[in-house]
Amino acid sequence: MNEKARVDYVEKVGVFFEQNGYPPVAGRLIGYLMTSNEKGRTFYEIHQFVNASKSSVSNALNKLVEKGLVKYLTISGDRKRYFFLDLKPWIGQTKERAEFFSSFASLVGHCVSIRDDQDSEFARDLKKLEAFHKYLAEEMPKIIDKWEKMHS
Amino acid sequence: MNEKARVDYVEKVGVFFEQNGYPPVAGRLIGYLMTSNEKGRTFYEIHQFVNASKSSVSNALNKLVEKGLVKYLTISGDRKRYFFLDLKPWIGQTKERAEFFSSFASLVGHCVSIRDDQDSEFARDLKKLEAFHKYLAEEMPKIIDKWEKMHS
DNA sequence: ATATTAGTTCGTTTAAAACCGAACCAAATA
DNA sequence: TATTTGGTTCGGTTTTAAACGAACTAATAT
Repeated sequence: MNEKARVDYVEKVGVFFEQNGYPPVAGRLIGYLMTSNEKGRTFYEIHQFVNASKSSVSNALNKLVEKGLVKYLTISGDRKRYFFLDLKPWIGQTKERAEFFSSFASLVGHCVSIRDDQDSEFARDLKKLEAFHKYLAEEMPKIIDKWEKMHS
Repeated sequence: MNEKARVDYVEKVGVFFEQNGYPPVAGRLIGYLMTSNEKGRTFYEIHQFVNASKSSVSNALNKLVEKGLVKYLTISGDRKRYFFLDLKPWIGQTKERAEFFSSFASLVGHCVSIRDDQDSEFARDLKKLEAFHKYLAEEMPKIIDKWEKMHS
């Protein structure tokens, strides 16, 4: 992999994750680890590459470790930790995100329940919206399960 | 609907939307309109209820109108606009959000393509991740279409 | 013409997120 | 014991988002 390609790519990943609610350095950090391998990168390498302060790297890294997206391996007699992405949880994470649909469904359902009108067009649309999200909350895990079965 | 229930509910919606990336007043505004009907609420009513400045309301409201989530009707000989939620786009919006999967898939695909190793475990995991998101990008619209067919 | 009213625009304040550097800790080394 | 190294913690600064208020526009009403 040529270095220019890596730098460009990491920046791309940074933007993508930034748009999806991650802080910029976390996004770049992920990008950098994506272009690396399972042997991992040291704190210093990351710090240098993403060009951020040690504290920023430390914080971003720890948050990602907490979330389970980043893991590290150690080598006895070597103080360094070798950080790498754990790609497995990404799939489960998506399944969890499907619970958004179910909580939105109950939010809408709650709304319907406190309304006086149950038969106005608006109330009907609310019920439909609730039903739609309930449906998604059911279907999403199903298709994910289906995929998991196909790839195991 | 009793007023306490409405106030509480609006706050709940506010929190939900805030957690999903909306500014607080926008969330409350949505909540207020959810507890209203298709006849709409005036700017002044919204302004009073969400207890925010006119400018905040104006900005939040206009953004939601741009996104198509809020519409308004007018009455000739009446300067006021009557704002209400349009619940129809919510469904389509979800379909659009499914495109997240496809763009993430290509981001990962791009990563695979610039890597030197194509057969390491990590590279294989990347490919799997890409495949998974491609799969979702295909399946999501399908299940949404299925629902749309069932409810039309 | 004057006054209201519905809503917008603009410049400022407030508050929160992101980041930084310096001081620090703890393990390993010399 | 003194030094280096890998990483954390803390306080402060910068940046960005959110909200505000006051001044403004444009339409209606008096």
